[in-house]
Amino acid sequence: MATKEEKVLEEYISRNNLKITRQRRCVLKAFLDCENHVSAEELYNTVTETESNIGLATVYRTLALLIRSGLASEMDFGDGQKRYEHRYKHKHHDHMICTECGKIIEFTNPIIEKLQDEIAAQNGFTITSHKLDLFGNCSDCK
Amino acid sequence: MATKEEKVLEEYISRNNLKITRQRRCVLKAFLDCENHVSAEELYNTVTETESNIGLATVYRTLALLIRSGLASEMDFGDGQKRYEHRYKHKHHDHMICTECGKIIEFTNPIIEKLQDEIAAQNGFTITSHKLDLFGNCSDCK
DNA sequence: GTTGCTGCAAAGTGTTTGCACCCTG
DNA sequence: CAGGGTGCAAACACTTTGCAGCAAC
Repeated sequence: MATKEEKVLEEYISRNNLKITRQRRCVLKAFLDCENHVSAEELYNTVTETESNIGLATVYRTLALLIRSGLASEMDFGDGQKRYEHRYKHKHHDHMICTECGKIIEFTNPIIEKLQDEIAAQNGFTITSHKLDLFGNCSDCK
Repeated sequence: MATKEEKVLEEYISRNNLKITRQRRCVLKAFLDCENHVSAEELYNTVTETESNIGLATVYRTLALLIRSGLASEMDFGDGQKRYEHRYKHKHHDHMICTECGKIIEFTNPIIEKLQDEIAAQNGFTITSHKLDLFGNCSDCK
């Protein structure tokens, strides 16, 4: 059975004269199974659990494809590696990152978003995206 | 004449049994002269304009020292390199980053900060720092 | 069969580290 | 004159790329 995400990917692929491959299916599947905010390395480890001979380069290339097709977006929490987020099922949200245990709590606040728009407008600035990260300690790591 | 920042650094250095060197003075001076949000490479280029034989490693090591002494803080705007901000003279602020020309507009909004604290409290989260970046286009790059 | 895709290894990029010598305190 | 600091080059961690063979359409 094809998930909604598989269809999105397939459509993007056929629209751009690309090809659907076993590896791309695998990476997409693993990406969807993974918790949100995976790193390439983590995703690679997950993928190779079931398909041992997929290269790390393919994971990176497929992640780039997922980004282009709108299924994933790239995040950087400043820990030295990029992390990837599900974009199709999760809508936009901000993050609280526990610097002790790495836990990530997602949240959104419409008032903050509105204030951002106002501030931008006051400065003649047009927002295309934003990110709000709170760093600190979660309730388990006090 | 010693700037306030030089005094802060010297105090940190003597408090920790470290040493003041020509190179550290140079890097600090260049850092203060630079626009805010320099990268290590940019700072290195500025420094070597006047002191040609300073190593890039020294710039990195001195930046780490400036961070420890509270004069600088590390930023990451997702462009693949860390950037460094004046901390002693500038107080905390958020950023609007023009993805076209790279211009950075700084701002703060007390209501947003207050909302952040409330949201964190609701989740049992203790904030130690936060960052809010708005990406888009400035008025010159519409 | 053409053209894109893959795995591998090599190259790249930004940053850190090991080491012998140098300089500050 | 002891111990930290420096420049250099090598090492690092993460990511990207070149290439020859392979597979999808």
